[in-house]
Amino acid sequence: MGEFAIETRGLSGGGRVSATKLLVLGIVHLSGGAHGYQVRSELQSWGAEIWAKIKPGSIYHALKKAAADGLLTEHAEPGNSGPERVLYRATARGRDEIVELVRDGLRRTHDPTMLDAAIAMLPMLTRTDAIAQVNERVARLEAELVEQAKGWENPNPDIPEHVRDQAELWAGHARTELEWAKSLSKRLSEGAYTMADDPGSWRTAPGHLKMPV
Amino acid sequence: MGEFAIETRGLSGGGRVSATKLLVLGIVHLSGGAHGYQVRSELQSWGAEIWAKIKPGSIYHALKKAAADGLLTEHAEPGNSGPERVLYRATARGRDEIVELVRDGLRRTHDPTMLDAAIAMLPMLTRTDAIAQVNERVARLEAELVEQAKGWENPNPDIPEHVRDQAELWAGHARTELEWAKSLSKRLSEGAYTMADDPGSWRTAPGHLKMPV
DNA sequence: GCCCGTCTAATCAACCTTGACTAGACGTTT
DNA sequence: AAACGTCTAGTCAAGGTTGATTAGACGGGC
Repeated sequence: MGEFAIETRGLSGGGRVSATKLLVLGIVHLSGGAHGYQVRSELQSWGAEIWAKIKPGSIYHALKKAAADGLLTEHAEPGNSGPERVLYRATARGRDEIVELVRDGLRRTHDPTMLDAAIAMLPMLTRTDAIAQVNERVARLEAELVEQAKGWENPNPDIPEHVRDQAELWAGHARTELEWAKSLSKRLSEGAYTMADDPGSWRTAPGHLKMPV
Repeated sequence: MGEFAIETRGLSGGGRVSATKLLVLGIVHLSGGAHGYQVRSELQSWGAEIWAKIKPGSIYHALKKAAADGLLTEHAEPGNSGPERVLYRATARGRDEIVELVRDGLRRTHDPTMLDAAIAMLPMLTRTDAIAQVNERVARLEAELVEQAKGWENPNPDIPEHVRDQAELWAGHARTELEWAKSLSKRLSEGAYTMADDPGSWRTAPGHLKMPV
């Protein structure tokens, strides 16, 4: 009998997507290995503590969890100068996981934090893959706008008037995102950014972000 | 070498704001007393489980927490037909808390879920108060757009190109929200919705949403 | 030399969220 | 009449998030 009868979902680690996880894994990988404080500093310099609302405690937790899940390895370092610290490095499974998380974040609507995180890690994907995921997002947004317009015709009378009016705001956000996603797709097609399959990417030059230790 | 200096900033305000708390308190109050399943059903009919991503477990937790904090009272009811249930009723402090949460949610930017929840509970405020809060939001959004435009002139070179491009998306969202907030302010000024100081509001006719028990 | 603030680095308990599970009542299909 | 699904109503343990706190090193003023 198969001991693991339960079907594992697309993303390992139980399934629940998390922008924290993606950003932390991504920074560790792009830095070619990092300890907690380094991840924290880098995220802050990107402004991620503002737009992704990540707090230091969550970063350390995410690192430990990812290490327990086999996505990172832990290397304890004695504190020659300053406190002790732990160096984390991405495993092969960890790199695969990042790619899956970015693909998911680009497609998934109604999750702005995850989208922001995915954009931050965009160069983890090949150019054609990134374009495909962004186009999928465009398609989903268009479908949702059509759906929402249909609901506008015969509204649910159980919902109070002011709650129904929220729909206007959501539709506005969806249209904004739609245009932005289209322009991102176009920029990618025109060769913007250094993607995973371009010369000078993390694949050919890992550790290009490596920070002073 | 303060190259990666981190500012530890303590956000003012005692308890962390929560859309769940606002919606649960609000539904209990508007229903003139309700048990958990009733709150859950009402939120679902408003589509709140989709746009606020609230799950049943969180509702029961929020009810218990609010009762422990003195914002709701608990009345155990024997299960004459069906399982036992607990009836919750808003206290005076609970009502004050809802009003404060709505005011906060209307002003606070960068928290779409809280805004949605605040809009759902908009009639808890008086008309002039609601207009003031929405106008404050307009002012904040305008200030943030100016700030963001300034940052666009001389960008931080530490941030990768694609991360800087996120700013375009967030600016788009801010402009969408700005126009929407202005139109909401205008609608309120023109007398739309039944607000707390209007005849027929929860103040003069509590329990107008009361559901069959 | 000593004190003070800041930087580096991380831990911890309290709190919130969530998927999974329990259990009775009621209708209806076999 | 037994089996089955569904609705009502809620509990619980596992896991993620956060503010508070700890602790050594380092530079600058007194």
